[in-house]
Amino acid sequence: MYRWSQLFIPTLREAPADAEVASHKLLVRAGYIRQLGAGIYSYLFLGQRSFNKIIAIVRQEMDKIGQEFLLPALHPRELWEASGRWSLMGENLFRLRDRKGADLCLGMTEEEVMTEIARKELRSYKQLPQIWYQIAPKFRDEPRPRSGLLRVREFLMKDSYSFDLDEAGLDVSYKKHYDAYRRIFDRCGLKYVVIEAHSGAMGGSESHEFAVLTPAGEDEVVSCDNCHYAANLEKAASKLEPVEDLPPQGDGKPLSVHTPGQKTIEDVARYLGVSPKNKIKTLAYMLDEKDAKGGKVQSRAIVVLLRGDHQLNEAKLASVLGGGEARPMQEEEIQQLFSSPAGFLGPIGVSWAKDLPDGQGPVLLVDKALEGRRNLISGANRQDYHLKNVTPGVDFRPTGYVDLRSVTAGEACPNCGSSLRIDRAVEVGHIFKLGYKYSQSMGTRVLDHNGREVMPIMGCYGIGIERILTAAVEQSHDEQGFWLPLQIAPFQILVTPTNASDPQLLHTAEDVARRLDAAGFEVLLDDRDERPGVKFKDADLVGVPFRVTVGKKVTEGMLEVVDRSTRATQDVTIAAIGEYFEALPLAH
RNA sequence: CGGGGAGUGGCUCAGCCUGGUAGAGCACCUGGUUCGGGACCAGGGGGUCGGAGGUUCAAAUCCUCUCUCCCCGACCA
Repeated sequence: MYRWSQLFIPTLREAPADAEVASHKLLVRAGYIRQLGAGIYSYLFLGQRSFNKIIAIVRQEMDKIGQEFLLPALHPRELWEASGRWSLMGENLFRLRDRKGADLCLGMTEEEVMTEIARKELRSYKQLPQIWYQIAPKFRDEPRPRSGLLRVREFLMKDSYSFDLDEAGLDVSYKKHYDAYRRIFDRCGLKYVVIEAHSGAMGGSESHEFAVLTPAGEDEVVSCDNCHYAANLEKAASKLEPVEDLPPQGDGKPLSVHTPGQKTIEDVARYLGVSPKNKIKTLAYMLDEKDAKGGKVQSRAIVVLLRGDHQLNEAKLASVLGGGEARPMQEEEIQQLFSSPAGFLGPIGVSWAKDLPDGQGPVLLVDKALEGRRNLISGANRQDYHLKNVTPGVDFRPTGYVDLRSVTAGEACPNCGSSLRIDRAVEVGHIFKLGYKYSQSMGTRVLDHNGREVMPIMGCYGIGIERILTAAVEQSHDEQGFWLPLQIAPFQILVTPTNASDPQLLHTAEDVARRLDAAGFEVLLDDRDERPGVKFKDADLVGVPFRVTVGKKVTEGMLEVVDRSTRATQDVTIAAIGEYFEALPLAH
């Protein structure tokens, strides 16, 4: 049992001026956290208690499938050079130098360190599979930390790594994590969805994200109410309504038309009296390839064709390009490739990679929505002109047809055809099948049954500890405060004598708190000599799911139990208070 | 990195345009009254006005530079 009067719980009547999202305002007001700098937070008593609850759940479930390590946050440069991420991670990686002039970085994830251990220590298939995990700080120099604890520069992550002999083994490790994650988020009382995800810079094949739907989130989740389809917007697909192609004009060969002053897709479509769906949108990007030191080696032109009314999803593009970062072309680069002003670009009259002997020319990626379409209208690479009768595969040869467009709300579900919805969400966990990326780059090998050297196949898996708390606050708050699920609340029951200077009330409250404590509940006794209004306001604020009010009704032998989530109040006799809480289902 | 906003007791903010002895509410300390939804009375403590430089008899206020924080975007497991 803890006595509030002896604790440091600095609640605030007003939210700090620079807080924007609810969880940020409320966690500061409730005395859980304080900000030290942009994306850097201190966790005070209540915050740390809640984190400890979350960590205990994560640890319990992870211990069922893996082994806990604790790895350093400070990593030598050489390790990251070996994996190639010293340059790949760019400015997001915190770098520092020691007194001898050696370069170090602060770990943003720990593939390198884990793989280094595996490389040095694993020798035989008999040692596989392994699942190693840790719960430790991670550092990322985010371009823009924001939204309180949602995007920060130092945070706690449960990260784990699996090493298996083959893909079937990886499937098992992956499934173990999938199931453990479900248990963890269930036990944390989160309402979440599991979605198909884009594997991003981690590379690899399969990936799932665990996301809590809330407007405060930064991810966009596409889901179907009818079936179970759910995917990150960066990955999501949809079924498109068939589009009627235009009839060929003249001899059916590409035909130049004058379109003076018509620059946007909509303008041209209106001017020619067609739908934007019959137009080709041409986007030009540059992929800068870098050497190990991060220096630019060469630039590769990437041209993307989309249906006129579609939007490019840059994450999908990055995925197709193997994690490379493509940037929009500059005016001079466009001139060089197309000999045309931007706004009239098109695929015809440019030499594409397939046409070149060395294959090193510009790459032409065509969205799948254009596959099989005929007689489209594209830019003519000439000021104020467009081309009619443009048919992909006939009039130009794409490097490849790939999925590059963003799904929009209302499009048809790829599984069942129902209307898709898009919601914002916070990513609380993510699991990846990594494949051989690190085993390969860092040279991890074991001997298989036949005595042959093979690379172990890896998976990596992360949970953001802060995000669990933040998401829990986002999903359960009002203007007055928030209420956490019992399992992750810093205290489960707050006992509030309305007047601590009334000896009878205080003694009754102490007795009640002691008995609840003895019954195994975590109890906070608000023994402060404050007016009842102050205590009630604080009680509503600090995230404790239940309050027991010890007040006037004590003379009748009664207490009041308030459920913070519903504000429902129930009178319970002093004698029966222990049984009352014991009868409550723990999963709240 | 581009655009916008803000830095004044612990918190929220006024004062700045038009230079002239730093303010309010809350919080804090002492005493008293009060006690079921952020009480009241009386007394009190606490601020180099983010920092540096400049203009001026005089700068929170005007000028220059700079740092920090927030928001939108770019970016980003």
